[in-house]
Amino acid sequence: MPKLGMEPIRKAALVKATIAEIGQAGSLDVTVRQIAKRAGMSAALAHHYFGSKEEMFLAAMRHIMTLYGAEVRGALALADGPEGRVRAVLAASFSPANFRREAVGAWLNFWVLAQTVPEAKRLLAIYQRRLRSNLLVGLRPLAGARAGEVADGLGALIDGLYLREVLKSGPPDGRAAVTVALDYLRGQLAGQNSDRGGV
Amino acid sequence: MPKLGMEPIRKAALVKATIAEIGQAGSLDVTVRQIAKRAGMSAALAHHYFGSKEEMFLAAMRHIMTLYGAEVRGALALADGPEGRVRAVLAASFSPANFRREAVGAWLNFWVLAQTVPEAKRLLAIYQRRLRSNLLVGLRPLAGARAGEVADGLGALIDGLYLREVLKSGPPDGRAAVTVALDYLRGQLAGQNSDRGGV
DNA sequence: TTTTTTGTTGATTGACGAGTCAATAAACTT
DNA sequence: AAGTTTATTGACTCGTCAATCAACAAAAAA
Repeated sequence: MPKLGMEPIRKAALVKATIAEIGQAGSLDVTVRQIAKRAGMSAALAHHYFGSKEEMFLAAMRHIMTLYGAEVRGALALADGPEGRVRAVLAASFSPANFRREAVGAWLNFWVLAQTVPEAKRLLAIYQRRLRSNLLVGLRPLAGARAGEVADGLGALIDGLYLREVLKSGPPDGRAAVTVALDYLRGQLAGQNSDRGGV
Repeated sequence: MPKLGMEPIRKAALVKATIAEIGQAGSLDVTVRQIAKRAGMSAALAHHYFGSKEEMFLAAMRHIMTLYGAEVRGALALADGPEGRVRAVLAASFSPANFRREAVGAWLNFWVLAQTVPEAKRLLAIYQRRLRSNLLVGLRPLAGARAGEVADGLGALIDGLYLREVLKSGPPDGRAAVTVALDYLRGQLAGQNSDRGGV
């Protein structure tokens, strides 16, 4: 009963299943069988479309980054002023869509993957660069010469908050994470310029 | 040529080899064979002493945490005043002994392990609690009621800086990491009390 | 000196996984 | 209608790995 044009559908299903499976297992030790089963097909078909498990992982990684990137861009488009831009990036980073157990677990494992697979490392580096530059747009008017350092610190803090989410129990609390990040920001801006207000 | 009293020696060698192997491989996908070989013995002997691979991993985790804990205590003993205590914790966290590729890689993978193995999760939770309480001792006189929040933020930042080290190339720069953390601290303390000086 | 305990390993077991292949079938092309 | 491309899977290959076992050796205890 081969309907044509299955490729994109199956690939999308596999990518989604890969993320879910990694997130649930909490490790990269998931079999192609498991992934394929969750996506409703045979392991052979998964290999047919992706060629290898590694390709599946990389596709999943690209997908998760694409989602994140889209959310950031969306939030950024609506943002008002420098402070609003920084807030937008934070809001997107800790939005329910991205800051959920499954996705966070997947991120952590992609970090591990990056240690071994150059392409994974490349993708993660892209994410870091993008995050940095997105932050910088808002930060430069606020922090001037120190914008770079603040962006680096904020980036590390965001990653750290993700990391810690992994160990927590109970539902993720993006609100709290944003608060911590904003506190950092407020602190970094205090005494820099005449700004004493909200950030 | 069985010399007696081999057990502690072999166990120590295995623990060290486990950390090195995980750090080098950048993942938990290391075989007992590899570990045993690096420790200079057969895989069968490794099983004889540890019973299972998982036990080896856990022992390695305990070891790395013990080393870190010892370094923190040592630095804390010499520390002067609240600010000195916080600095001591940071100095230990990013000391060359702990903040090196191999150890950082191992940490990251233990985080992954914690997603699956309850005992690993327990150990990591202990680390977090200890870090928090060590920070709090110094922080309370400095930040008062906000000490808890600052400790949490600083803890996340430290973890984040570790995480980012994983992706960097070139030798680790503990000095830079400490600077970022101290910047955070300075920011959090500014405007809190009349302190305008060094921290 | 027999027995027991400790150290040590090569060989084996049992299981599982990634990736390939051959075969089947439905669509689309010519 | 014949040929080609796409979809799909069960069975198979080939490899690996954790864990166990049987056996040997040497020290300590009896």
